[in-house]
Amino acid sequence: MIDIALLREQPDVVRASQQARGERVELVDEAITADSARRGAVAAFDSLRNEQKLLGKQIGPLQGAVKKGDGSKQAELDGLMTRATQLANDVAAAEQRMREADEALDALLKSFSNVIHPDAPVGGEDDYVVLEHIGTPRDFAAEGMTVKDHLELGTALNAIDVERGAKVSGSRFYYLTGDGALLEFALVQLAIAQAMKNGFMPVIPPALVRPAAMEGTGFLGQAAENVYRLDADDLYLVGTSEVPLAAYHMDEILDANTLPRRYVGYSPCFRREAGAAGKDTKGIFRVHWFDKVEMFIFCDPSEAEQRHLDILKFEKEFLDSIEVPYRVIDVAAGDLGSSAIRKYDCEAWIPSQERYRELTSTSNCTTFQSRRLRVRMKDSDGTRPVATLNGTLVAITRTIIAILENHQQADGSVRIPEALRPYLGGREYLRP
RNA sequence: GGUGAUGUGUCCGAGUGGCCUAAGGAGCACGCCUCGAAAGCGUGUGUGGGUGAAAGCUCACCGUGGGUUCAAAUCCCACCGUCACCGCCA
Repeated sequence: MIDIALLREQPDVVRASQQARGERVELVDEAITADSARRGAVAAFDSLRNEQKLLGKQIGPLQGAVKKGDGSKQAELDGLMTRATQLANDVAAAEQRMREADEALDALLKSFSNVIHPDAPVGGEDDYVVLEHIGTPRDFAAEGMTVKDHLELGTALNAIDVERGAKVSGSRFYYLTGDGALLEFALVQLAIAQAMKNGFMPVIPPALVRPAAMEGTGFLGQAAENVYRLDADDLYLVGTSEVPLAAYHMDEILDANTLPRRYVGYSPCFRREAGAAGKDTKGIFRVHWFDKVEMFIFCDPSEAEQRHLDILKFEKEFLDSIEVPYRVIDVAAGDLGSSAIRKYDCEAWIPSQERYRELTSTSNCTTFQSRRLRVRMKDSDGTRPVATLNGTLVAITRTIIAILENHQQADGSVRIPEALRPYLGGREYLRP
């Protein structure tokens, strides 16, 4: 949810943001009109309600006097009661109008995406800016090798089984077996160890959440079609642990001295992948379920940009430690999620596809989520919403793809990056 | 799944129709006292909204949502959460 004060005071900033995202600019004026209508309705209700309360205070004692047998007050009481009955109707009507105005404004405010960062690249999905390249893709031809894709490698290693995944659960499901399963444990342990070193508290959050948590994080808007919902229980399967981590402090007021709060969550992620039919159908690149280690920070809004860069740094450190070539991109305004004002993706080189693909993503959501979830901070200046930031540390399936493909050897084995070896019994290679 | 209890402010806790503008206590902050501290005394201490230059005035909020009433923390209904016991169970 955006800040109503920004809308009143700097509507042009919001208009520009809507424009950059390719969303409706007229929404700004509609919201300003609704805001003004709401304020009028509130003032009308307040004044009537005040009158009603004052009248009620006269009726009490008067009725007491009449009950004790003072008949002389009866006429006065009847007069007040007549007025009170009329007033009760007026109050109810005014309250109804106030509620409608409130809901109208709320619906408008919730339809705004966050106001983009002025430095975010303009344009759509293809208009990202490449910030840097790290590492160099291997020249397999020069090594005299034919590149195998992750599915071929993983199947040969008995690490990935998509056939049985499809048999048991359908398309876009898989089993990780043997070294594949061990690889997940190794990646998670490495990720958690690095995160703890960087001040994050490990959290294993619930992967099923109530509507308030899903809505509060902004996933029931443009991303709603990708969310699994359990109708019988009115619960949602989370698409990322960002959801339960953000909602962890829902309806709380945090002491400013305890900020920033850094959490690193490990949870399954469920995605319907609606609208992705036919895309990335091979292997485990795009699946309905995978596990992920996610960083999440609550902080003072004034330092959100710095914390965002911190998260990007931690993501790069992890990618460095698994020794795959990657690039960092600054995602364009039109391709940002509704909660984010700016987003950086780290994309690893995937040899079988001969291109860079997203492995991690970090977003600065400023106060957008915290307004909806009512997560606030308190210091000597008062109480106000905190900023929230999130970023992937390791999305298991895509990371396994990057490792298998980039570290494959001519004999079908896969070299294990040094940082992972302590978690894989000290081995240097995964062998068929 | 069954039965029962319970939900009030930062916390404990009183309140079963009208000065509730939520008692009392604890905690916290500030002040007095003190060489300093403790004790004691005094003052203050929630969230959100409207209005206002400000001081202030005002509305809402007692788990959530409805209802009854001139008037609801209080009465009625539904739902949610928590706790206990029983049953089942990884």
